[in-house]
Amino acid sequence: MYNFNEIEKKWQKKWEENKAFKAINGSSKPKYYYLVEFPYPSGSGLHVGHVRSYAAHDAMARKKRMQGYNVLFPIGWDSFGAPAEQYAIANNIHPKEAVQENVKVFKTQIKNLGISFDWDREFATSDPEYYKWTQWQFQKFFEHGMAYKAKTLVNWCNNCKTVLSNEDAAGGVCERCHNPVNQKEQEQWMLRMKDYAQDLLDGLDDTDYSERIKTAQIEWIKKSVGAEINFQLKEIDESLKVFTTRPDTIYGVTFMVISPEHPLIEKYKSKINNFEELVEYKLEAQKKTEFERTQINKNKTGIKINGINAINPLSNKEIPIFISDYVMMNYGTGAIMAVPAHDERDYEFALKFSLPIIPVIDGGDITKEAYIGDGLHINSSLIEGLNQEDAIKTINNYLEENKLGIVTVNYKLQDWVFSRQRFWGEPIPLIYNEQDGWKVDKNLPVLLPESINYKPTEDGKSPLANIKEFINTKDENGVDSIRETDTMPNWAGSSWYWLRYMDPYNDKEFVSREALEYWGQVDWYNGGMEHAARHLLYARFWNQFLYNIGLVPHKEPFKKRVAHGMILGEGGVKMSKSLGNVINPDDMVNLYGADSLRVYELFIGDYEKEATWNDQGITGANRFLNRVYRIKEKLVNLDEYSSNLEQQIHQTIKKVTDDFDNMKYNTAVSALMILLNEMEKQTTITTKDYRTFLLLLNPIAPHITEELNEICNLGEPIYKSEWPVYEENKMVEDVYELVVQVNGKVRGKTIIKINSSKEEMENRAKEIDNVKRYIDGKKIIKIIIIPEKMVNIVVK
RNA sequence: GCAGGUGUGGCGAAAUUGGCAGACGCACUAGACUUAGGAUCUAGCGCCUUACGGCAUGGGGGUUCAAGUCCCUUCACCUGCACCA
Repeated sequence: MYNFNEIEKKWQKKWEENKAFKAINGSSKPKYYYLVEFPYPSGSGLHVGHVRSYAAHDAMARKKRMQGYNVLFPIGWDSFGAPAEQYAIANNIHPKEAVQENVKVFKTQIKNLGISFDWDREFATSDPEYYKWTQWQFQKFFEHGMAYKAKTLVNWCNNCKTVLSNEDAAGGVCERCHNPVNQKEQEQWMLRMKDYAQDLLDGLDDTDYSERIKTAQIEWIKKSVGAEINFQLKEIDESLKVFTTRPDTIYGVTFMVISPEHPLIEKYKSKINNFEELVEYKLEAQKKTEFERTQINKNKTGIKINGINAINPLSNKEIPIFISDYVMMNYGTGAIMAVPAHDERDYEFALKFSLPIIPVIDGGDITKEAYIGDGLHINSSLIEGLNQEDAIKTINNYLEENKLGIVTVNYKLQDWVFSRQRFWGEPIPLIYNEQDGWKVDKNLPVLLPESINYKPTEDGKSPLANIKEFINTKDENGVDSIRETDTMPNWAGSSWYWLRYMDPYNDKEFVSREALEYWGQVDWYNGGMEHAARHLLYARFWNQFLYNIGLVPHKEPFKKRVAHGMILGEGGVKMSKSLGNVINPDDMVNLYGADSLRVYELFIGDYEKEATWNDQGITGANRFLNRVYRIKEKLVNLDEYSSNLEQQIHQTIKKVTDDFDNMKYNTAVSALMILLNEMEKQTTITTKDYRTFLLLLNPIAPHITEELNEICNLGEPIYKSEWPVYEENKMVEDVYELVVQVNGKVRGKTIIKINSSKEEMENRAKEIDNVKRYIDGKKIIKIIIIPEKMVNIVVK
């Protein structure tokens, strides 16, 4: 077995000393920017899943460099946020030290894999030199009116003692600790992401993201086209605004439902006879977790508001108003017109409270269920007899002409809750005084205090709120002011990091214009599916904002985005400490070498699909590399391809080149195995055969290939060499195997010259003994001839 | 429920887009070399059949000279979203 340990260390050192993978700003070569998601330096170290995506991009990056590109392939650390903080709390050290410790481990692990990152551009989001610019960009949001403080109902994790964004509380559980999330009213800094909903949808057309990623984004933004309709309140000079996608069902409205938090209740407290009851219901609803509110949705609850009624603007009928937790304050207007005959939820509610159900669309049986299909309208004077499409148009026109409502769109996407009550994040760089209100602190960075109690507090405030030296400050005019004590979410640092890689040590600007112009967009971004709806949305939003205020030259940050499939533990389940099925990449590197691990993880299957780890699989990869090593015994010094191999070598160059560009690493490896099998059948192989083989294998197994190239004196180090090219005319043989079928079944094969005429093909086919057996004495109905492929004789 | 995806040997998977199903690898079987082998090499390896041959890409149907690939239908699983008005 070859000594991979020694070889790998040797080449890693050599690449580093020679800065073999340094990207050059402003180089005249064509540029290419590969990005992999930078890791959270958590305490558990690198995962074999990281290895898969790093190795995949590394293979493309190495190939691209050999093809003459100036490749930017950077790495850094997403070091703010919960993972580092929790590790710090568990080990009773400062998060800053925890980050340093963990980065050291990650860095060693990644270096041991021989990934061709440009280490000269490394940074961590918790470096003050970096977060200074994160804070600076936040101030741009603030200065452009895109950041505001508001008291809203937010997701609250009682375990982490912090607010969570909708994205972090997906499914009603906390992203970090998986405990159920409650609702809580709190003052928060928000970013106006909802304003960008349409741009975020439209921008997808200018990107090449895989379908499932686009779908995830579209689902999250979730646009609905409909109308806002005003329902006049009876004997009150105010109307209740609802959003609906089905204005055509308005004649079927028999009641209205508003969210328990709807401001109307407080506003008309004096007119409501059962105000206390409503408040009680609201408090009960808030105590429920999101999980309880959504999962146990069969059983509708609610309370009628006594004292306020609404008037249907079309039928002028008086209708009751209810509060219920099935209507959310943060979607639409927080109020709905209920049409029980044609909406499942309203139907259930109507049954529970014995409310009338009036069908307005023909079809279905409303004694059994709400009918949600299309049909002609009934009981609907203005739109009687119309189908859905026409009815919506007619009603919308009527509403707009009579100023009863407007046609509008609504998005599920909300503004981004940007405050966290945690220590380990970028301090929000704003100060407050009576005179000016909130304003930016011009003195950046606003540093986190060095030594404090950073554990979360019980009162829902950031730990920073306890530090007088931090809170009390003066503004630029010397006026006493106080600091904001909330910090940013850990998505902040990752919302612009790809820009900083272009110009990582700039202390004058967040990134220079020249660097932005030179590197442009990220050409290809790889990451996990878990970030398809969150990180990717935040990052695109952030970039679009920077674009709109003229700070970056491209509206969309990433041209192409692909998501890797997860690597599962044996048995096809997620790797986890509790199951004890975690594979540590270090162990694999020690046992089989980095090259074997890389070959195995890329050979395991489709890059975008999940794959199950198999211990025996990696031994196969290792066996392959050992054979590559051993075959050098057959070398003869000759600078041309062996005649027996030439054609196949050209085919393999094409196959491997194409496959790398399409992320089909498994078939690329397979093609190289096939070529190796062929080389092993020869008594000798030439130095040119071997060098080409090593060049092709290098992007996947960089160490062993460099070593063999050197010890066999085949030429320049591979990292300085050019990618091999194939010649089209040398890929084809002058003969091929003709397949002969009778009635669609293969009955014989024969070797025949290429460019044989159809007559020759047919004649040769009929000469085959086994074919004769099937056609003799039968009537030939038809003969199908596919040139260079096959003959099919149809007989009866 | 909605959206996206996937179903091919004992296992991971290929299949130039309608043209030899199972490349390549793992596991397995037999043999060789060995004091030894979790090393290496040779051969075999979808299922049924002694064989000729037949049957096979989740199931059923269709189009076609020809279907894993196209159409209809049905089942199963995975992922995301989900009281979104």
